[in-house]
Amino acid sequence: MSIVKKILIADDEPDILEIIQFNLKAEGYEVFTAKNGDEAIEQAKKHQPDLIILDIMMPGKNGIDVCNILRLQPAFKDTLIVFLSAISDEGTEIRGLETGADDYLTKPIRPKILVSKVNAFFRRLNKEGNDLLQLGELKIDREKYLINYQGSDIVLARKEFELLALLASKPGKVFLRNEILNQVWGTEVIVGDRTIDVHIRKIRQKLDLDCITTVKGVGYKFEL
Amino acid sequence: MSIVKKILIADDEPDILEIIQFNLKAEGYEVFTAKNGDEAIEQAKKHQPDLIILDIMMPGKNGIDVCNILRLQPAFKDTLIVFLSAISDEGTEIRGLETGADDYLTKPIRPKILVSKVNAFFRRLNKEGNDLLQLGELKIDREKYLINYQGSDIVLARKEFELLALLASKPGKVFLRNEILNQVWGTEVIVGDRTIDVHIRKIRQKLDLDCITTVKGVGYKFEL
DNA sequence: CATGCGGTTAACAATTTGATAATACTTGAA
DNA sequence: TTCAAGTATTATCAAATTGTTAACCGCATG
Repeated sequence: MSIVKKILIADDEPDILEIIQFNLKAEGYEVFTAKNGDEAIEQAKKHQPDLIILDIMMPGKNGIDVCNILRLQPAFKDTLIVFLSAISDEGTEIRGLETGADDYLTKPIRPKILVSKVNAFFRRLNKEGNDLLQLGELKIDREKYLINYQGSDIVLARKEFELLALLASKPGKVFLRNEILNQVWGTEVIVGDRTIDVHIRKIRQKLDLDCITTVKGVGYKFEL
Repeated sequence: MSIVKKILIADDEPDILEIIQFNLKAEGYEVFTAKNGDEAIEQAKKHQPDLIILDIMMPGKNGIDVCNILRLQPAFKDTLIVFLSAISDEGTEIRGLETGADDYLTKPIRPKILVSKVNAFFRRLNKEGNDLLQLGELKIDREKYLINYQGSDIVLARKEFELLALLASKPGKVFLRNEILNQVWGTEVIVGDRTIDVHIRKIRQKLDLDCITTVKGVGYKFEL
């Protein structure tokens, strides 16, 4: 996921589109819009947004249809999808959530609440670990291949960086040596037993921070 | 996280408590209730719920206070917290979300929608893929290879961990020595008679908790 | 072509774990 | 009570696993 979160809004009412777009852009999000279901799918594929806000009532494919279609594709398996509708009909609302949407917002839209909810969504999502990882005083920027600890940059070699980024992507989780090999070295390459250890050691040395724990017989884990 | 999800509801109106409780129990959730903020905190600590629904307007500590207090504790860092209120005041709603709550529900409550939302929460939470066993004050996190009892972590060696995890996976069930050998050591390996005992002993020692019962001539079982 | 860097490996040290043996304890049946 | 079967405890040692260091190779760069 990029640092600037991308949001796609689909609604057939230009006013609504306008209002939401304005408010979300003001918060620093990158916003795309769609006037109907087909356009929504097209835009979603094009931009791979992090959050999709779908009006339920739209000409052609409605929001639920769009959600169903997108959820079938692996690329959108974990994308946040939120419905938006004036309908206060319980049945529809429930059908929406069961479809695999993550939440439901009702019109009339109160912009500040919407923005707060969106922020709350990303706060939760961020815990999962993305491109810019920030863990206490340690920042890991996957895009720039940069580690920053307590304000000063630390240079890691590629493998070292990838290894650290992997471990840090799920703090606390123990990565098995096999997992690490697959993720960092790939399945093709075969390397010796001590390779991982040596890289771990170099990371520990360069970071001068006790953040990688060995779980003997299992693997390694990252913890602040 | 236990298999049966635990939900704590805090509201000062008995009717609301009753309605929500009834609907959630019907869905198979384990539900606890609290009539005010202090009780909510107490219940939360006692039961370690997976989701906490907090009414904002309560006598004494209000919902936001409770949320703030709980979020300070590591044990509730990742617990889902949802606010509930009749207030349609935007300011309050936003303050709630910034506090670290995960969502906001407004009264009047429509039970079916509430249930759907709760289901959606857990669906999302499950994607995060924690294989985490929670039994009272004892947490067994397979992913982190970590045992946590009463808030403090306990480090077990691999075999010890696997043995405990096996026993705890079915509390109350008596595992025959053969079953244990097959599950933890595998069918290939052959080890002596006393090996299991020694590991059991180490677990008992490290946990300092009387949770593994010996069933003479049969095997061992785990119980809270 | 020398130099430096990243990545890997080998060799050995250090550490942890797991299995076993020896011994003591517990419990129930005779 | 006494004995036998089963379990608990402890110390010990071998095996498994990881840590450390230095050396090697290939490649890009000046």
